[in-house]
Amino acid sequence: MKKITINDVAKYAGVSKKTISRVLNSEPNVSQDTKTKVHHAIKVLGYQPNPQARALASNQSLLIGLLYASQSNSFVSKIQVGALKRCKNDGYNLIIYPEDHESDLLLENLEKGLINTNLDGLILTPPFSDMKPLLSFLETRQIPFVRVGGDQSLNQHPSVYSNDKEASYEMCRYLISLGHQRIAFIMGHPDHAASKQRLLGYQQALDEASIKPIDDYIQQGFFTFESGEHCARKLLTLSRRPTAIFASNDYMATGIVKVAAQMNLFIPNDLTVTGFDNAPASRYIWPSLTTIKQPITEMAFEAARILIRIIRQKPIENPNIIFKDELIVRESSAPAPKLD
Amino acid sequence: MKKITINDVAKYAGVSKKTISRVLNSEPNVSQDTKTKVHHAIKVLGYQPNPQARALASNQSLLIGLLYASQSNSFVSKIQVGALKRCKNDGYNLIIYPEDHESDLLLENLEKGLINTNLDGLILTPPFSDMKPLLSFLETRQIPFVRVGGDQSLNQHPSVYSNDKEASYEMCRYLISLGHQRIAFIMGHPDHAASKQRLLGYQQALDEASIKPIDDYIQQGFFTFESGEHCARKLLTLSRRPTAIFASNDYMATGIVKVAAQMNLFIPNDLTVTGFDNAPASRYIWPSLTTIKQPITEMAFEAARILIRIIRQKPIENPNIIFKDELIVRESSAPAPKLD
DNA sequence: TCATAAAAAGACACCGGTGTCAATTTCTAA
DNA sequence: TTAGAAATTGACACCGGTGTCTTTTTATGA
Repeated sequence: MKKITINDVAKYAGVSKKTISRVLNSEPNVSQDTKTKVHHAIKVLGYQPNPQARALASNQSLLIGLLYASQSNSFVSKIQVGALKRCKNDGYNLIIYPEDHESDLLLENLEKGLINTNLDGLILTPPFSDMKPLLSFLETRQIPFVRVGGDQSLNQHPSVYSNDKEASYEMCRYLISLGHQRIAFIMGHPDHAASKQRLLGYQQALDEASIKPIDDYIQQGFFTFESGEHCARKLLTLSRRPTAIFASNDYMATGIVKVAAQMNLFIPNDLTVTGFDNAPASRYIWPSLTTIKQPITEMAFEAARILIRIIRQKPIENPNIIFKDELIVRESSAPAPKLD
Repeated sequence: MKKITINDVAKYAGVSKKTISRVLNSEPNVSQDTKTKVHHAIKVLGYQPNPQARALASNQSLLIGLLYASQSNSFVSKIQVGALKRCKNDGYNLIIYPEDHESDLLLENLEKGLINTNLDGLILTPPFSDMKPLLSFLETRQIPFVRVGGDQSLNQHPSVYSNDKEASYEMCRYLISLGHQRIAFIMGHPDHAASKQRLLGYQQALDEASIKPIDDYIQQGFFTFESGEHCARKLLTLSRRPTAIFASNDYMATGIVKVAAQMNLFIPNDLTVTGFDNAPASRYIWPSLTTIKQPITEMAFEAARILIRIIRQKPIENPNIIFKDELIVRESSAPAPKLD
């Protein structure tokens, strides 16, 4: 299965390669007749011009740089900094593909983008890390890739994880150690594999502490602020109100904080609220959130390292690396209030 | 001033180009003697291998893709989505350069990165948009670039702005319309040109409303949460306490919200707080922040459009486009309380 | 109908490196 | 001293396109 080149197209269409080039670049002086022939040949053979050859011949890279301050602390920025640090070291550059993960055209877009860039490899972040159709697409295309985060059961592919379940477990242990018994949990978006892991950690901790699970204490959220608000309203109007709510991410936790304030519940004295992810907002809101910090930059760095080894066909010692999350205690958690 | 190629180096060193290639890729079977000669020649001539030629010959792009969910609403993500939307359309790809803007090695890093990528152009975001040494570096290197945001007095270079001064002015008009007379202002980081513009808008609005400026009401912040806290403490302990505080960005505004809560001041009834930037946190905190939204994605899109025209040497109609910011009123602002 | 111009298509070198294989030089051992 | 092996170096094709110039075909007008 060799790559189709301009020569193949020329041969198929029965014209010179320069004519193909003319059609490709919509230069003048090509008859409608030949244009049609060429387009047909391109379609039949599935020809995609090689961007590197083009760059060399035309003295244009077709690359535009985007310079921005690395100090930003958003997820996107962190993962880029980490991955790039390693790539630079090995002479690689990072091309970005922000894509709508809910779009039906995803695979199609990607196909266009990846192929006409001649990528050496790809780093996947959630929720792309868990999209099986995408993974098999990359496999058949033989594009090397590494997953960051996501579903650990997909570990037949090289992946870098942080241990969501364990971190969630630890958070709950911490809450229990503060004396909480009525601990509610807000689940994350079902598309993200992490959601399930975080739930499992919660359940295990409660189970080990012999706290009977209560169905009403587990609510389905979607990682958004609004879903956090919604679940919080449900939880805080229960007759047997929880004394602590652990949300699967910080955005939802901030939603709880808002609802609590509206209900005149004082955090952390009346209610403990904790989140996950150490989002920027978790530091900025008041009270600041107790949360879990994932080593995002480090994970991306490691992912890039593995990917480069795969590209170079060097052996990789351990294709599934698990990083440890960290519990960050801030103002939103306190010992459980005495219940009547 | 032609580009130095491998042939030049070969000629200078008096060996074949294949030998240069051997040294470059540290292949075996090169005598120490020739190695030295070649390294010397490379140094003298300032030779940098052409990545596109290399890619074509070795069938490797040296490019790694990073796939991530475009839904993220951080600044970094927004600007990337906007720029890329345009670039894709014209067959360009986006390579990212997250750099530490406070590093002394910035220019050096950039030189390495940009040259060995053969970039066609560069998009600058704040605070890089305002770094004169960087701008002149790019000019002498003849790398086309477009500035996004930043100092409008640097408009001899193609730039895309949003009107910080006007937006700031509008925010203050809004506060005045709510009956506020004691309006304090927290300045942004002095490295960012926007900081000055935002201050000017504040001053103009107060001036037009014949509100006497008070020195103590203007504090120097640094765009960080902590600096917001610090300034808020100063402002809220003044004997003649302001009834509204306008912070130059949302992070500082969230700092104010925290301090206010600690001082048992109820927002917005006792104190109006407003920010700037429409950062994610501005929606998530309680009360949510009245702020200014900049059309970041649109600006980046336009910047890419201009850049591509420059690269293609097409005329650009207007090399300095100004976008309009938008006032977003949320929960943190209310009519001024009656003063005794 | 034919000279001439305009349009269309092709030939071929070239972009700047790498891969293959042959040629040359150096080293080793008889 | 010299054959033979090993190390070093070079010649040249090639990667897959584009640019320049030439040739061929088609259209135009006298």
